[in-house]
Amino acid sequence: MRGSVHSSPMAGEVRPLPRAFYERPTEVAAFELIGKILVLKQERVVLSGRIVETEAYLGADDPASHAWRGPTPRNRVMFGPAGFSYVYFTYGVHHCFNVVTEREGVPGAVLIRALEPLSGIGLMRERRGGGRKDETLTNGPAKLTQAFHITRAHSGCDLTREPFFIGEENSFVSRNGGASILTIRVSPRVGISRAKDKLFRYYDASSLCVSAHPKG
DNA sequence: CCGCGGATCTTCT
DNA sequence: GAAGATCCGCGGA
Repeated sequence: MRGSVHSSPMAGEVRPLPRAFYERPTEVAAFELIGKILVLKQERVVLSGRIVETEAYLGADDPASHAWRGPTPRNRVMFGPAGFSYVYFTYGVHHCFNVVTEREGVPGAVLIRALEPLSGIGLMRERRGGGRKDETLTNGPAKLTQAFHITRAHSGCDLTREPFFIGEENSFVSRNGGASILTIRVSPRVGISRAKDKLFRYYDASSLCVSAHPKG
């Protein structure tokens, strides 16, 4: 790892966020997830990355959301309790990973769009194809699922416990002497055809791992 | 740097 | 039957 990504704690120092963290308005959860750490422990390797970009997808009032027209076999987990994963397959090629929000019965999810790789980087590079820079391993919603091998088999997982969870750095471990500042910016969501005006995308303004901005 | 098209399959109309 | 919460490689400026 070079200076291109933050030095950071290993996954053993990361504790899962409680379910209450996700039982909030989806936009709030999306905002609050910036800077948290995604961890997936598999076959002797701990994959982890710092979340630097998210998008909120709501329910009946959000035509860009899978939950817009009500529950279907695919999206039903979005209507369930918060803190569970929702993974879907799209374009015949890609998987996208979300975290369910809101109380049970109210649909909502946060799309995890980009990470800064923290651990398991060698395995990520193998899976993404050699010769890539660290900052291009997980800087897109389908890139990070490829690096982590997240598929529909990972949909419906409880993300408040091992081995697949989102956590927070142990506060005893300080970054930059505890002086780091997080600036979160807001923008329209990427790659949608409806509700383009909603400012439901959140990202770390200083991260090199945010997915490519659309023109403008 | 920018724009374009192909890949490839699930889901819902 | 069409669109899709995407990515990559190619060709041109």
